[in-house]
Amino acid sequence: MLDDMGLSIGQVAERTGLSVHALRFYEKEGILARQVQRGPGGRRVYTQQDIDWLRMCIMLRMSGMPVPEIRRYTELVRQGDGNELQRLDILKEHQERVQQQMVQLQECMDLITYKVGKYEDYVNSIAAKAVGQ
Amino acid sequence: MLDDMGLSIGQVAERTGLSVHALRFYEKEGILARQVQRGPGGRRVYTQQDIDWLRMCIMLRMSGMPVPEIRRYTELVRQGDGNELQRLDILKEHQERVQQQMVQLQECMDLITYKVGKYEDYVNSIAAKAVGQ
DNA sequence: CTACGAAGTAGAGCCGACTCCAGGTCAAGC
DNA sequence: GCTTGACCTGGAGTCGGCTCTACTTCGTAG
Repeated sequence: MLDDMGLSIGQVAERTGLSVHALRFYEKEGILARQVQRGPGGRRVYTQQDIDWLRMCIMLRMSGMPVPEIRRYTELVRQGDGNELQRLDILKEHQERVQQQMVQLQECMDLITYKVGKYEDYVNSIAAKAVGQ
Repeated sequence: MLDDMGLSIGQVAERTGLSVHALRFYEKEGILARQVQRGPGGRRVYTQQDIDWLRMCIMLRMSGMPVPEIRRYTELVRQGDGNELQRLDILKEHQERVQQQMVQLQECMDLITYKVGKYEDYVNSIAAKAVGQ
């Protein structure tokens, strides 16, 4: 184990649910807010902050934000103060998309639930007939 | 225009929002409940039923059901009566997944909304300072 | 009779997001 | 000193879901 706050890539993979492959991939794609530190032998050493950032990125990905847009956001954060409006824009736009996604998903859910109901009724009616015989 | 109930692939594309490419692809993948009829010159002729079925498939796709699973479901429907329990299983399983997806999406939404709120506060406080000067 | 547009087929290509591979370093344990 | 296991790099491969290409065939309009 690395000293105190430092985590290896394997440990981060465990804690975030990402694969080590994905972690290296994300780094190469520039979606880590701070340059990942390196320990002896060139090994990556992650801090808790890195994990927190990754967890947010995971949320963004899960909700469908494409990697390039996460990179744009990350770059703004890396640049530091002064571009908060731009960051806000990205987030709001994404929020909008997620909202739409949820509405769509709800529509799908309604249809599926309707169909499940119909099939359940049907299956039950068949079962009832079988008992009645 | 084809007679009465028959629609060309182009018309179906318009009405469903799928591309003609996608329509042919779906057919090749076996996710049309009934064999699409052919008109003169071997052209596809869709009925309202085909469109209704397609609309359901679109819902299933939108909610993340993979094409092979839609095919399985379609095959059951094509086989006709007697396999309703299997159809129900597929639908219920998918319903479960959609439910989880919605929960996840809501979690993402909460985080994003939280961040948007924080950035809005910050941006407003900066604006207020500027006015105050 | 020529051109156009919409259709047909088979099969190649593309994109995003990983995932895997080959080949190498290094530290620890036997 | 040899194996093992976790890590490193660059680059190739995969997978799903279309999308596009190339070329052909129709039917109608000019």
